[in-house]
Amino acid sequence: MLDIKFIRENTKLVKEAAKNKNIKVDIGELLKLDEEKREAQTKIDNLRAQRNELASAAKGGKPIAKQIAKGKNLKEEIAKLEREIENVNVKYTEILERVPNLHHPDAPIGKDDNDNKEVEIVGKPTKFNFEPKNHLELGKSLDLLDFETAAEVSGNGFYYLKNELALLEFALVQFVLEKLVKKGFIPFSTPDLARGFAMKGTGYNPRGNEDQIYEIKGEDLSLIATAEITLGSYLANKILAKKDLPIKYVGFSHCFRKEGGAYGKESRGLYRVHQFSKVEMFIFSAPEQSDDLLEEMKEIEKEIYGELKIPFRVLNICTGDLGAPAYRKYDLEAWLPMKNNWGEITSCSNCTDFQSRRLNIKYKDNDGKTKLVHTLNGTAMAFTRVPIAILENFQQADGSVKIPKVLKKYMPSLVITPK
RNA sequence: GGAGGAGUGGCUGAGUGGUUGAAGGCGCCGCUCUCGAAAAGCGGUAGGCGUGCAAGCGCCUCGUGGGUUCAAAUCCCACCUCCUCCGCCA
Repeated sequence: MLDIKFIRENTKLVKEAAKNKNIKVDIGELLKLDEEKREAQTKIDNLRAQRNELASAAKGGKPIAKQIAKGKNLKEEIAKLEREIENVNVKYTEILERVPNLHHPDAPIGKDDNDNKEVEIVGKPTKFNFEPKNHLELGKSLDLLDFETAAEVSGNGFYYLKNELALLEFALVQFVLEKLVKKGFIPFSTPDLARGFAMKGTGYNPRGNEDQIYEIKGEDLSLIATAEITLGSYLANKILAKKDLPIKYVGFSHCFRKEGGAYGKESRGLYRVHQFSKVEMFIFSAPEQSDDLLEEMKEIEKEIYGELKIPFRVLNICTGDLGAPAYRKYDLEAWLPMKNNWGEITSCSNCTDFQSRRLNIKYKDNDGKTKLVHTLNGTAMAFTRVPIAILENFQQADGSVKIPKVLKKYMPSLVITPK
């Protein structure tokens, strides 16, 4: 959420950012409602001031009949105005919550993911001197994946990881947590469900248009789509000390997404599913630190996939593909032989104060004032996309799959062979 | 799930329906003292919104949301969370 005062004072900038982000929102209408709201609020405040004055005049003894009558009258007037302002408020909030964050000047202006800018390529697209299989075929021949049974038990979009692939998930968790803890991140295993305020505060509105979120019937709870929700909300309503910033968290959770209608060749198998495990980074920082920290996150991601020897490229995400909360974003895309193309494996964003405003996370600055922190989030590892990349890129002519050497201490064997 | 108790500022902790936005303590900031520090003393110290060049003024906030009242931290209702005991359980 943006600050209404900021929108008032920087209307042009906000309008332009929304346009660049390809998000339709009527800023003019918002400002009109804002004015109506303030006008009505001033009236109410004045009436309340009268009421307070009356109450303190009557203090100590019994109020006389005239005072009581006046008080009753004021009470009714206030109630009436409050009902009126409520209507305006609903419309106002609805628009305000749709106003997107600004974007970094270096985020390329563009319409959609076609306009994302390739920053660099690390490694080379894998070439095979045999006919490569996709991860579904490998999963079947090596007995690593079972979609059929999962479909019966849980439905379309679910899966069982079996044998070495089940072990691989935990090996990768260990590998990535160990690395991040060494870099000063505090490790978490978070709840997989969160309340409405946490969902909304981080920008995952359960009742939003692009409904991705599973809600628990009859409860103010949803299944989280990412640990960003639980990690970001961990410090909600807190005032942090400047000397403690940046605060770096890394959390493991399961992630749940409806992915309604997301079928097609490109999203087969493990690529797009309703549930997966993920290790997520989350940073709370002072405003002046967040630009550098995003670069740092991107470097950490590069280090992880570099060590796994998975070929990948880095994208600087364009304005139209940033989404509402992100000010700047980098994606890493791994080479996926199934797609014969790159496919997203990580994403890291600087959300500046867009999340912290709603989550109410502040810090006390050197000048004694409390200010909103900046928040950043980034995928350390998603345990669907990475197994795809490993299976498909590291398959051998004999049908076996080699496991990256850096996982040696976490895996019983560095090769998966047919049973 | 059942029975009791409790939620007050950065923390702790008082609070009789009416000078309580809130005592005291701790912490933090400033000053005095000191070569410096500690200790001690003095002073300051919640956030949000509106208005104003500013000083200021007004409104809101005592877990959350409603209600009663001329007036609510204080009374009533619902919900949330925590504590104790019982039950159940990995």
